[in-house]
Amino acid sequence: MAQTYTISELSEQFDITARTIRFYEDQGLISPRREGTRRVYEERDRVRMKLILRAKRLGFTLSEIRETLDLYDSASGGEEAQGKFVLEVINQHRAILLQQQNDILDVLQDMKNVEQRILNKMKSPEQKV
Amino acid sequence: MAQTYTISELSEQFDITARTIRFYEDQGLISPRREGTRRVYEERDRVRMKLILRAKRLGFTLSEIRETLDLYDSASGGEEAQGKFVLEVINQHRAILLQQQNDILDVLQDMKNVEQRILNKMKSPEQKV
DNA sequence: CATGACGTTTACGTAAACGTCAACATGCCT
DNA sequence: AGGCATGTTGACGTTTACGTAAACGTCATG
Repeated sequence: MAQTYTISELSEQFDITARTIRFYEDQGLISPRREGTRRVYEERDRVRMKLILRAKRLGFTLSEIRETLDLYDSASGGEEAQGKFVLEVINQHRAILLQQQNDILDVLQDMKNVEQRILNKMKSPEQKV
Repeated sequence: MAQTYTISELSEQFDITARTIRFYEDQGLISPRREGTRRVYEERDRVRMKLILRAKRLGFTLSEIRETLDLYDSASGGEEAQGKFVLEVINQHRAILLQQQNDILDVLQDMKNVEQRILNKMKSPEQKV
């Protein structure tokens, strides 16, 4: 066990280019082990990539993602004093996500309306209202 | 009635700069009436701005937003033949939004976990596992 | 051993989404 | 008439998130 992956395996899995993965490393988002100069990705790296791409799909910038992952890691670690601060940040992020949930529901509803207008028009095309 | 707004009123309402609004106009996202050289925004422009910003919060690019708004408008208009096409596009967009809904739920769950770890650590700080 | 396939760094290019002047017009207040 | 707020159009600058090439190392395989 102890599955590992090459950069091209990982890029294939997530359907991104190797360039992108290296770029994320430059930006401090992931830091895979090295075997000589080659990058070796382990399961935890893969999980991290999944988190990164998820956050990206939600519109967060790479630096926001990096900061957040670092912060959550530090909370997982031992930075005792920062506990309250991390909780605050989490709540800020939660607010953004809830806002997005609402936005999505609104847009879905708009789409339903447009869809209905189209379907109606296809049934009875001569309606000029 | 027939409320109208200046560019600065609108920028204030939506908490964006006038520059941004003019830029959106350059990109064909809104086209307010002119009174002389001054831009005059009416209610429908305001609604459109709201749609634009909502889509932006969901991570869509300006050109995607422009295309989509144009498309929905055309469906509202009379481009009969494109009906089926518009319905397809709507379904593609819907798939993206549903993906985002899942992403949000996943992230919210992750945040809950981190939160719990912090709270536990604050209760009993000496646990080294 | 040479020839891919795969990996590496370095560097420059680019599209998107504005910010930031500059330089000017226009309305209205005193 | 003077002055100030508010508006306008360029034009150039900036950041983000990579793409794209150049130039080279390394390993397996015919």
